[in-house]
Amino acid sequence: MRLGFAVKALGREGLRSNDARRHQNGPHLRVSLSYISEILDYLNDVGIRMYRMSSDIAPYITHPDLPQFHRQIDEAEAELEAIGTKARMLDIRLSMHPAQFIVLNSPDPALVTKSVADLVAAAQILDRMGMGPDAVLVVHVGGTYGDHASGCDRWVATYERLPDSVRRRLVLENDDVRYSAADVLEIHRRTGVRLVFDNLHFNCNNPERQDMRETLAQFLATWPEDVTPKIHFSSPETNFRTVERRDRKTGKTATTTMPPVWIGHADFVHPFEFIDFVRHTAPPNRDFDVMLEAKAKDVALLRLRQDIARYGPDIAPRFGIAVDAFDPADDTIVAEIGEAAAGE
DNA sequence: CGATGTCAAGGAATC
DNA sequence: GATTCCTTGACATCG
Repeated sequence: MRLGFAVKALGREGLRSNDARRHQNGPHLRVSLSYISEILDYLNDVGIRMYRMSSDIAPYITHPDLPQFHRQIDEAEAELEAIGTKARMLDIRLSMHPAQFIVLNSPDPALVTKSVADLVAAAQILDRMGMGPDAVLVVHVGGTYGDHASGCDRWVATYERLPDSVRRRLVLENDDVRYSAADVLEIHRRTGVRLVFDNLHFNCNNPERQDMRETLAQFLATWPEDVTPKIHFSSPETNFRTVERRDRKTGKTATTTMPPVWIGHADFVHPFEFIDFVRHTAPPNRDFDVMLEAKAKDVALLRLRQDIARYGPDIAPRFGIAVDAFDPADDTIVAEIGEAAAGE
């Protein structure tokens, strides 16, 4: 089982995730791919075998007013093939998670058309890289527009019209406020789309009171036997927040402690929560990969790996982590980050 | 150089 | 119908 992280690598200085220049300055997919190539080298150096690419690596690739950008996938054909070969050589699983603007269940047909065009481009990038079926495009169902059920219906209707290139890559994730695990399971039954389980979203949004272990098993079962499923895992942010608030009776303002915002992602993954999840919620007989969604990104992954070695020696083998990998003196990565921050 | 404004894009709550 | 938040970083411009 692999541990992965999303987009921005923090553990080594100078790594960028995409060419984010404004259109006036001619950003290009080829530049983004050169950045990813450097990230892959870093991932290999630290033994990370799963990575979510930025969804913005091909700048303005479908922008209606900037047609000069629309040819970049063709222009980067050789670079795409090379980066795909490199990822496979290093055994790094890749994925993408298109932004919130991709809405397949919108009541606005024009927006659906634009969204599909973006997904076609993303699928084409992975295809040109030559990636296998485990390189997926993760999306959410979309908006509710006041009516949940019709929102699901529209998603299914759009799915049925998707080109095969997108259908082969598209997977659906339960979200934190709108479409629950039960909702996406129902969409799976109607479409066959593979599902990505998100533990934090499940805990935030489970009005059907489904059992987590059963739900996870159902999600994993949506993947074919020969493709390793993936899930998202994160811990809730527990930042201590205070706000200025006016007292209704006295009219005076005072500093008030606020409850945590549970849908936020914590900087790191809580080790005991993760280990408990793998021990007691995950099926022992079906492996899956874990995309960590922590603000500290790869640094959180490296920290979790140490924590698994130290506190979860029984589950460590499932992740290929040597039990003796834990070294109490080895806080190198975190220390480097601290020094970099202090030096600036 | 540091501070501030801006970026293609949606959804939803609030007023 | 318009405004603001969500959330996100980093580019780009300004002083």
